[in-house]
Amino acid sequence: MGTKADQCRKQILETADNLFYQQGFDHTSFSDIADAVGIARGNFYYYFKTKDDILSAVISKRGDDILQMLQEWDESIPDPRDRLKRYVHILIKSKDEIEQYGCPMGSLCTELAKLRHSEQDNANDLFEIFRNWLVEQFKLLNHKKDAKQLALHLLARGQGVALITNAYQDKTFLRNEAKDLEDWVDKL
Amino acid sequence: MGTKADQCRKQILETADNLFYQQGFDHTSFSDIADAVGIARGNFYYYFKTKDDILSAVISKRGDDILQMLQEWDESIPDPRDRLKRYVHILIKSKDEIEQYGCPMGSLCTELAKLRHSEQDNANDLFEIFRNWLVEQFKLLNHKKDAKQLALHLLARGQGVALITNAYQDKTFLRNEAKDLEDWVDKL
DNA sequence: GTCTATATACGGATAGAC
DNA sequence: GTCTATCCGTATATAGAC
Repeated sequence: MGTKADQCRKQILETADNLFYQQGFDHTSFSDIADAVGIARGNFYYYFKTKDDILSAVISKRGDDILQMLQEWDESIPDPRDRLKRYVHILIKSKDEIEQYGCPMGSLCTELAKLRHSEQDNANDLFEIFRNWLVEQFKLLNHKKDAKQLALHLLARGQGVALITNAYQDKTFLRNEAKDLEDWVDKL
Repeated sequence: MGTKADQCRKQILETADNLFYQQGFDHTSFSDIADAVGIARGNFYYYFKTKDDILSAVISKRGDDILQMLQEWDESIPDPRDRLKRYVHILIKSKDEIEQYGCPMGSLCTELAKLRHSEQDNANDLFEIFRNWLVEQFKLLNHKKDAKQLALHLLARGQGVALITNAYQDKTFLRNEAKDLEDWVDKL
């Protein structure tokens, strides 16, 4: 799959992914993507028939990226507690992007909910990927019964921090909360 | 100020406020608002010159509404701890709207950040109103030094719960987290 | 103050030459 | 596969009759 067309398609996806994150889905036009990639608007439809097709592909790509990341964590981090800490550490690692654009998953789900978009459920499945993985880690830490609840709690905490950090454009709060969450994981 | 024009202006604001909440600012057109109010598109510009003017007015209105609500709480609830619980109780009281549309403040700030809209700072000031009030309550509970941090924490928790509830379209999590937050307030 | 008609721009989508 | 040209719908915004 290393043909020129596949490369171009991949580049469109990558660019659309970034622009949807930075500008929002609805606010990003074909022109924006085409200009950023460096192709003509018309040529666009050779790769994607509709705008919703691009969104669908971007969401799939994000899902693949997340799954791959979690698999790498599973392989390289043996202790489930350390895995949870690695998850919390996303906040620190992505602090600059979060400050500017918030969480890619959270902001997309929020937007698609308002648009009542047909891809809303698929976007929410990105949350599900994380949640299912978190549930596994909590179960390994002998939290069989409240694993689901704990996973949602951790998801929500991260979303809250990302949203406030984005709104206030200030990273100090993010650092404090990341530390709080690490302590929370330690005390489990 | 009970003239017919003032009434109409007020009705436009109310309608725009709701539609911006339910559909998002960018996705809501003049036609949407005009149709909902029952006036012609053209007549719209008699009241507001640009779409940004409406947004600005809606944000101001929301600020006034919040201030009035907090003042009522101050007058009717003597204990700062009870006031904090009343704040947490917003989640329960607004659970249906949150499930469908998320938090009005949070989702607006998220959208305006992506649009890089000039009203972004004014929207964030709505958060500030709540935060300043929360800071006061924490100080009254002898949390002088970490009042600001605690206020941001509570804000973020609420935002996280609202976002996840909206994404999952499920209120069970909201109920659990609201209870957790009440306990958290109790333990301060 | 309220309406209709319209100017203007932009976005998604298509047709067809090369 | 890539381009230019273009259709069509919709959005903001304006002009002007009533």
